[in-house]
Amino acid sequence: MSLKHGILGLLSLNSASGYDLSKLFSESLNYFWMANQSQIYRELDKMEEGGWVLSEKIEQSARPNKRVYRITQAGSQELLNWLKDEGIDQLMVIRSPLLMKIFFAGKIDRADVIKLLIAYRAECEKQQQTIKEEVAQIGYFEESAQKPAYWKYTTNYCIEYYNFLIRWATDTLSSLTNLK
Amino acid sequence: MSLKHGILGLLSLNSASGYDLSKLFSESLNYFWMANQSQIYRELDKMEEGGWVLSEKIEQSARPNKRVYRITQAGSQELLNWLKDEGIDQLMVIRSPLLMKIFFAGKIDRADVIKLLIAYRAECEKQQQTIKEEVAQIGYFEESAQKPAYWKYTTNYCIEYYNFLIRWATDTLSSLTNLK
DNA sequence: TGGGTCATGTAACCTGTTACATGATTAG
DNA sequence: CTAATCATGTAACAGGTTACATGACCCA
Repeated sequence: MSLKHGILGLLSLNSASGYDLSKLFSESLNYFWMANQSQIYRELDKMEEGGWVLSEKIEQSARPNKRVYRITQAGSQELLNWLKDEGIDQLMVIRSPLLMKIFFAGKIDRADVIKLLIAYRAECEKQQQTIKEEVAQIGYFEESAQKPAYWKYTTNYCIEYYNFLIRWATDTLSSLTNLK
Repeated sequence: MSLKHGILGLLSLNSASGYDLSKLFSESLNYFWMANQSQIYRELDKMEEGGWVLSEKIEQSARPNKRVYRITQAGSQELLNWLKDEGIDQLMVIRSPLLMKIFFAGKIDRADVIKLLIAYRAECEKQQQTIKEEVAQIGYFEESAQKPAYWKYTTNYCIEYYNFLIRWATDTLSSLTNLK
């Protein structure tokens, strides 16, 4: 249930339309949570049914009319409950399409596996570079006991995660190319 | 589409029932792909419609009757196509419930965040330990240019991945506890 | 003898993906 | 002038999760 709560989190900062939320996602949470637009609209509908958000229709002339959502009291409470929830099972899910391929890679030529890993590593480097640049743009910040910079911990995670992936790909490639 | 292909991969080694496949999953692919039983049954149905597998009903007395699936020619071909497919976008998906919480953690007490991270790290250590033990049981193996031990690369990945998570959690905890 | 677990699966629901629709504005 | 992109969204389908069903056998 992280997408709903991500949306609640964003709405707790500012009211927004589905379109806005989708943009906000790409600019922030997208590093660690890829959501697509249509999903956001559906979640908003459900959240409104559930009373976590309220919407107001805004008529526009130059652009299509929009529906702006704001968080309710119940929604804020739900956000807090979720944040404070101590269950960790939902946090341990792992699912890697890459490893699924590698596991069965014995069925294809080693050269093809090597090509795949090289392409994968290059893409990781590219993604990592993008994050680094965007973090640099946000630039200087100071944290304190009153306001730790949590977003910074998430970008650190992503950068280190890509380092791990790049390292693993490199090690695996060198094993594969050294095999006798 | 990794689950279907994981099932195909397993069936390319041996015919099996949905129940068997679910067991096989937990013993191997589960490290990096959590699948649940009911999903496997549904995928098998669809794969049979699509002609990737064929099933045969086996009558049993002591146990419920079962349906044993085997891979078809078309299924084997599909497995190879998927393995050789050079697209990497599907491999780059990232989605972390943990980071979703951390991103919005400013809304709750720092002490609660610290508790969460400690529990998370402990669980990572536990999972990692389990994998290490299971790998040790599989034990000695030798690889060669003819048969690289791809499964070994996947378990290495998981072990290193947990190392990364543990390191990140530790670093984040020390930042959080040192804040003035 | 009552509660687990083995061995099979089905049903309902929730979440994620892909494709499409529409009218304005901007860039080449 | 045409194609892309902005700013809104809807619809259909695929994949993942949770809960339940059934009859045998095994353990305390």
